[in-house]
Amino acid sequence: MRAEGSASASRKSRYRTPCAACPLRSRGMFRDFTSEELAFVEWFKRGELSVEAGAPIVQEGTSSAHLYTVLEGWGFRYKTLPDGRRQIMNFAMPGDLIGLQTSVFETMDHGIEALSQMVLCVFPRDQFPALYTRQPSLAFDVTWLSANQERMLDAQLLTVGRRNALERVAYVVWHLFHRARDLGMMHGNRLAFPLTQQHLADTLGLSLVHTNKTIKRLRATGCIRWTERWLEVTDEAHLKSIGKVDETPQRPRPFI
Amino acid sequence: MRAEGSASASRKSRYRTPCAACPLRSRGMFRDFTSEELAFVEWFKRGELSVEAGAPIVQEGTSSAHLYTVLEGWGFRYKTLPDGRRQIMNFAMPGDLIGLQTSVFETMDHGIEALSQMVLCVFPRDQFPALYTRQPSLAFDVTWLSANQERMLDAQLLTVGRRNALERVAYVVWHLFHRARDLGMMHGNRLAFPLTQQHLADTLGLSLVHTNKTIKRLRATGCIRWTERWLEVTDEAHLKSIGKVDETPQRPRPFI
DNA sequence: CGCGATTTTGAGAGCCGTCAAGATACGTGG
DNA sequence: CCACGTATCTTGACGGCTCTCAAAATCGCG
Repeated sequence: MRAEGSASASRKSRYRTPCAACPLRSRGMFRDFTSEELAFVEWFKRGELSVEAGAPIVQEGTSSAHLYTVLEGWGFRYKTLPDGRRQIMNFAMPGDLIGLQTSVFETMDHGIEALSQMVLCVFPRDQFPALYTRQPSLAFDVTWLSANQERMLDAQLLTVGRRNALERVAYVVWHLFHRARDLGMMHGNRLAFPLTQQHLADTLGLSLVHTNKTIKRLRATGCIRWTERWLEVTDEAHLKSIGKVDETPQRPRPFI
Repeated sequence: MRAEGSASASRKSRYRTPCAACPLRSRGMFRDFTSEELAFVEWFKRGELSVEAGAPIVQEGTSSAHLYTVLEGWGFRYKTLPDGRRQIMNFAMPGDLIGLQTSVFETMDHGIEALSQMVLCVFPRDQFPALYTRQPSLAFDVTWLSANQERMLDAQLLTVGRRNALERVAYVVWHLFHRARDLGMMHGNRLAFPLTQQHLADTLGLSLVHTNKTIKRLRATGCIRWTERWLEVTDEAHLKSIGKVDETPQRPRPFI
């Protein structure tokens, strides 16, 4: 167990957005707050943090005094084996909670790193229990988010455990595309896509080389275009069928 | 989406244990309740359910009117691909919550099946929100349990994504042994172990045949004995080193 | 323009999957 | 108590998916 995992050179605080004007709220897929909830979150929020791409947000085995909500950008959650093998569990995107583990247990057993430049809302971990005593509806939202994480992890585990390489790539590309689109992150038909092939390989439980060759195969089917950090899905139905995607309907999600 | 997934022939209700005398409470690893918490849980609990080995508890894509806590026995949580490939996500053991997803979303996207005979405490899903408004400390416990699930899923994903066959078998055997021992389920040095090799294969993302051959290799190292549904770990340190186990310290856990 | 990060390609090895069949254990009915 | 069917476990052979090693091409950046 290492000590506190915060304070990295690449972090700066910045102008603080009032929660009432939270940019996430305009995105349609998030639920509305009552004024009481809004006031609580405003009180709970300690500021904002801007993190550079590649910077660690929390490190494996450490604890953090803070809990975050992603306002902008992409991050990823991962674990490593002693010899360096890395597995990426999931990606953190706008609206996602970061650091729940540290609010519930002592330490985080996974690391989180910024994949692109990110902006985070900062909440103090030691006030987290107040959320349960003072705003039950928000506490329920935390459970919602947590159960949603579990759902994504289940899907990811099925992917890594039972899909072959081509299915895995197709599934994860679709998954990320789908989440990003729902969050309104598209630029026309294209998506700014910050993953390298190494990230994808570590997500899929494949080697870098085989991932590269499999992407080539997927490109050859003509259902995606992915060049220079931009992703375009040109045949979504085909992509879904290759990835054996089983879509469950979504409802408006909460966030804090 | 199929309809309600309850009511199987193999279920019977039975004598109802008062929560104050809950057998889990004596097991040391669970936290104590205040009398208020106890009274709430007593009110929340609708009865008990006994389920035969092999019986489905909830099915993929259905919703359930109930939420359960495992009192006795083993179950497993799984997902399947359209062509029948199955991935087991995790095992449900005493103290674990079953069906949280259905209390938060509409449907469960995974199935749960009894691995041995099980006894479950039954709670009504529609009263679940009351837990948040009336007993914040129990709501926090739900978050604890949920975050704990996520922690186990992370570990499982690392296993399936980045460990080789021998490491996978060693890891999962240790994981289950460890949980069972903490729950006081040992009979001397031996553990009643209800998994078949097919279950293990579906947990590890391996084929049945290769799982069998890998178990043989693990047995040859002399650190486990596993015959006729009984498991014995004869060299735990060795098992952990083979499985590259990274143990995180545990604290008293909550349950409902 | 030069260097590091990333992507791409080829070759060969090996881990793991599939197919097939036999052995063992277990429950059921005669 | 024995016969028999089913579930589970075991073993062998073979193919292929994926890994490792190696090196070249391309991109991004100072």
